[in-house]
Amino acid sequence: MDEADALTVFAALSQETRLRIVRLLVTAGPEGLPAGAIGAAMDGASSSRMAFHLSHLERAGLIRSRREGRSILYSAVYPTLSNLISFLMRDCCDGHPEVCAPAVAALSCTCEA
Amino acid sequence: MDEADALTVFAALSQETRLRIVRLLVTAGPEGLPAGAIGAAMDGASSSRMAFHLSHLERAGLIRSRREGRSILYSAVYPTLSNLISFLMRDCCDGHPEVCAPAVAALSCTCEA
DNA sequence: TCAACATATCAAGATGTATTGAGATATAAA
DNA sequence: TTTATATCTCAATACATCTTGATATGTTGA
Repeated sequence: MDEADALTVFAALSQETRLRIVRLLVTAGPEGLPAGAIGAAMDGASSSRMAFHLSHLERAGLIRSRREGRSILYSAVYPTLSNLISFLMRDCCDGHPEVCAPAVAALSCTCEA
Repeated sequence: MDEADALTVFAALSQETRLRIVRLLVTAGPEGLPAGAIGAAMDGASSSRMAFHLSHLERAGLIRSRREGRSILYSAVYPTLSNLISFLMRDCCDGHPEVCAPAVAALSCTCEA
């Protein structure tokens, strides 16, 4: 992930509805959820609004879609999230390991759970 | 860091100049850099443009400022970056550890360097 | 105190982004 | 094949953000 990719992903995640969609899909697992279910979870957002945000997220590589019957299922693309984390940590840890080390240590707890 | 904080930080990082400022300040270390030097590194951005982006980043908690002589020095607030990473990893790892684990493993390399 | 330097503030215009509502497309069931 | 379901596309509007240029604030040295 380079700076341009990161910008795209940050922009995608900097909108409330989109951030909530991503978090929902991450916990929903690889199966994903149909667009309608996602919209229902977003305070019943309109279909055009959902399409706008879902396609935004898909362009950013954070989610992907597949048709199944008459539904379209969206699922999280985990590597994009982890690549974003890598990108941030590259700055943080390569730049000044001694400043960042405590934070990284704190993270291990979160991740081994 | 909750969802609202994360949104603010994502928004701050989703702009090219601001992302570059943050990356510059992260590698610049705790001392920080004067606004003028940062502006010079941003293709000679105008003072008003710099002030706009610097105050945006400061509001988001990614950088802080202190006056020193007639300069104002800006420096990275590392915990905000690591909290953002935690926030992302909480989704990723708490949600589906088995999917996220390989990515997390790859990260350790980056961080132990 | 006056001149210079460094940075911040303000208002205006340009650009980009989000929401809405109407309609189009694709799939499935009757 | 007609109808209902699920979702997408498009155009218009509203809203937010970025940049520019002019000006103000605060600091140092002459």
